[in-house]
Amino acid sequence: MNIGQAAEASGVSAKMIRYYEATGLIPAAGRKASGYRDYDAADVHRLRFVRRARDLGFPVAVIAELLGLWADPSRHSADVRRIAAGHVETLQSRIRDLQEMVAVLDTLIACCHGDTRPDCPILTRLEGAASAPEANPAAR
Amino acid sequence: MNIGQAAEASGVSAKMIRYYEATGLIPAAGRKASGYRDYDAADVHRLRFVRRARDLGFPVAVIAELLGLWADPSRHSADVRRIAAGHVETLQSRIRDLQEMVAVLDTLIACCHGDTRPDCPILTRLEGAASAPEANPAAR
DNA sequence: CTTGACCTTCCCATGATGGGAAGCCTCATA
DNA sequence: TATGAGGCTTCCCATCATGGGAAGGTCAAG
Repeated sequence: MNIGQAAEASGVSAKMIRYYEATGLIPAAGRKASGYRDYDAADVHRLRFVRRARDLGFPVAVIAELLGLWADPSRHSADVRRIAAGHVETLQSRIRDLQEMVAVLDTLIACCHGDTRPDCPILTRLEGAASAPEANPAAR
Repeated sequence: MNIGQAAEASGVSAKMIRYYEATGLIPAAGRKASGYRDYDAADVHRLRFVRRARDLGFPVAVIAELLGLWADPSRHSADVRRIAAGHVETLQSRIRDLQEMVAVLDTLIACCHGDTRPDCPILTRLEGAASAPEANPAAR
């Protein structure tokens, strides 16, 4: 199976398959006499694994660990679980950061006239106001 | 004021100050006879603006727009508001993606024994199971 | 005048992905 | 059999924002 078909079958682009090979995430594929890489069903299976792990946000370095455990029949599910839990922590931390940004921005946006006047609490905040202006219903 | 002091005062690293100058986000700083960049309070003020915008997750390209509006006394707050709202959309989209990952992972983790046995729904899922195994209280 | 802290530019690396060029391989069709 | 299309190869470059580090110039204090 050529790289294009492996890409199609696994959902990993040919570019990325070569990249994963170059970085050692997956073993180097066999070569045909022509020099073309040659893939079999097991290779595609592994690529699909990588693809799904990427879809869940695992960084490639962590996927390498997961692949190791996957291949190890004497693995402990606790190890897999720990890796996944650590990743969830990372994701939740990122979510919190983003939510904090949204919270600040939402407050500012709510306070912005959004008309043709130049004054705008968003710019005021960026300029240096420590916190969002308190809700001030008495619009001037 | 040297770049180090400007960095200290603005919270933007000297490295990033040079980078912002090189990419045109901020105007080129004046130079002293020695060739050292020279900053004044207005420069630091602008750098702080950039810093705060970065802290709110705005990409540099968008900060360029914000700086333009900030400098324009005839700006319309509606324009600032629109930019901020667009950014919030972006952030919320990212949050949704991350939350979806967390939701899937949480389900899988909850189903994983987390002991010394090798079988693990996390790996099963990565291997290709379409969805997380339904809660199966009858643990074998 | 020396020393240490600071500045300059330039190059490289990150992480995961894509774009594109130059050149070889393969297969089908005229 | 020749030719063309499309797939494959490697290699380089770009992204986005950030940091590290080297080689060399500058400044201020002792």
